[in-house]
Amino acid sequence: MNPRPARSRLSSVKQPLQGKNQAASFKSFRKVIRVLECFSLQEPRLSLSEIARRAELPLSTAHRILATLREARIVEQEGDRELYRLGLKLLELGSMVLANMELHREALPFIEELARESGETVHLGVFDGSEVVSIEKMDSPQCLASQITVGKSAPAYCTAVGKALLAFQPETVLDRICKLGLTGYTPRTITHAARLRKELERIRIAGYAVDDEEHHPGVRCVAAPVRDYSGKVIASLSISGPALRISTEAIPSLAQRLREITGKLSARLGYKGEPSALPAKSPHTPAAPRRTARLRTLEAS
Amino acid sequence: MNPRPARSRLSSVKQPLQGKNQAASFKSFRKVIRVLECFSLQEPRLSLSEIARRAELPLSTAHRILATLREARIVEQEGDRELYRLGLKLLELGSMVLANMELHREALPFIEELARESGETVHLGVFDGSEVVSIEKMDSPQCLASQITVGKSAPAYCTAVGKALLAFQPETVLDRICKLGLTGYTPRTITHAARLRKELERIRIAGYAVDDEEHHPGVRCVAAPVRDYSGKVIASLSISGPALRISTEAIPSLAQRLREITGKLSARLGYKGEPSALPAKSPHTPAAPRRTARLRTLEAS
DNA sequence: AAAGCACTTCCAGATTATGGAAGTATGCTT
DNA sequence: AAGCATACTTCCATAATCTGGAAGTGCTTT
Repeated sequence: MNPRPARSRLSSVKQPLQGKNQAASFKSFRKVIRVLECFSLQEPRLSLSEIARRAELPLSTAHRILATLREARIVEQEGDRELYRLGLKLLELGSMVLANMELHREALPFIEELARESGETVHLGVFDGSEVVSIEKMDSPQCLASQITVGKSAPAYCTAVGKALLAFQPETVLDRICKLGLTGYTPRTITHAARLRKELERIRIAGYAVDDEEHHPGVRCVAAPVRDYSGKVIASLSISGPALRISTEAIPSLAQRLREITGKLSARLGYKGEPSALPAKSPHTPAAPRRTARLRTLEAS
Repeated sequence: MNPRPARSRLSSVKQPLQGKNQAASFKSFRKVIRVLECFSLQEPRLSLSEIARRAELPLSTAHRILATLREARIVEQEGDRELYRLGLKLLELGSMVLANMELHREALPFIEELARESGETVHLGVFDGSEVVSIEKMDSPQCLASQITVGKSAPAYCTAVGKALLAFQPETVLDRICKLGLTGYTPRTITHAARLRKELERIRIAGYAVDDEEHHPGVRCVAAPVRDYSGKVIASLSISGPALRISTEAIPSLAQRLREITGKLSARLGYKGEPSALPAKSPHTPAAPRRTARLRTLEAS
């Protein structure tokens, strides 16, 4: 009747942080997520039965979830018996994420500058724990900030944006990614943990990362890290284009230009000093509250 | 023991459509929505207690919901005891909405053209049933498609984008909006249903809508409707700027230019004929499946 | 006209969510 | 430095919600 008399004591055995343990219940919500994850760029419109099949839910359950989501405008349905698609409510929520991102606001002019002068595509990416998420993309010629790939994520270990971020993550993060396995997307993808570590070391020294057809055949990218007021690498900026246009010889000068720009951007985000400490081995960042206070001061000025 | 022996019969008393009646259960999910709706452009970062207070949920419930949302990356939390903010997952989902919108893709070049030649801000809006949602915004000078207001919604009855859409909605929609009440944002806002109806009639005849400081003081906008292959008005395009720059005399020529552009855009969306039938009084659109088939054909070509 | 298909609704049962209260961590005040 | 205040986190018995098989509805095909 009392299986765990000292549960509370047990948790104070202190695993320093280790994430909000024990998978925060709310099981019904997980089904909702499964439903939302059925939708993709390739298949934006799905029928009820498709969704039920993909999410591995009984038809009636899927139907109930979709009805609720539709009520909240999170999914939409043309007619009464048509296909479902993601709704405008998500656009509203999603663009709030961007609008409130200081990084995004500050980076836009720099992205534009790079896109114009390089004539290639420029990406701004952040690291979400295991993948890179592109939060802005701009193509040069038309200056049409086509939103097509914003929000899309890609593996960190085989893209320039990703490697520039990964090189400055704590060791634990790298371990986790290696453990998940390094899939080979092209013949040049780095698929050995040891080689990846060496590559990241090289990136830390050089201050920029190169993706030499490691993710998409025929596409080369160069990227450099962006730092915030505390010196932490929070994003990276890349130039990418066809290997035919971005020759191996051109890379050093592109990298140089990228480093100039990311330097300016980092400065605008409050970065003053030197590269600062390399990432701590332990995942918890000490003295976090102090930082918040500092950020507020910066914002107020 | 059998309180409703003929419930199924009851629903066939046929209210033509009237929406998937009886609020699709899943009550726990509604709490999730309440939590998400606490976040706004003005207050993007909230503490647990703030959220609990705003969503009117007990602390422990709010905490559980946030833990689940964080697990799904729908909200994020800097440190372990810091403020919550909306997460990258929402960006991913939100940008999928845009990427899959044929309208958005086709409209971008026209928006850019308008922004450049007018030197003012251009908006593309759609109607979500009661409000207009801006799905693209572009400012002219910097050509920085700043995402700040994309996804944001505004009232339909006092903006140019909104009125251009409202003028072509079924009567029932207009009734609903009038019943909700026409709030006055500025001294010029149209707050009487009768006057609004007259204005919409004028818009249908002229083919464009004007917002003469009706939503924001000192801001004038002109908008024209965009039609799809079936002739249905699905969006509207507007130019807006300070009343000082957009004089009353300039409006006819701006409107003319807008109508040219929306004409071209509508054509790209498959619109061939004349303004087509005015919206039917009844909300159900006949022969919907036929349309889907036609759309598929268009996409294949 | 009958069968097939896809979606919708129902309902008793069982899992899940609930929230008050107790526990813990952090910061502030005396 | 101790004590108090604040804010977050966890627990658990109970109540309520969610579940999913099955039956119902409506449209299309044979």
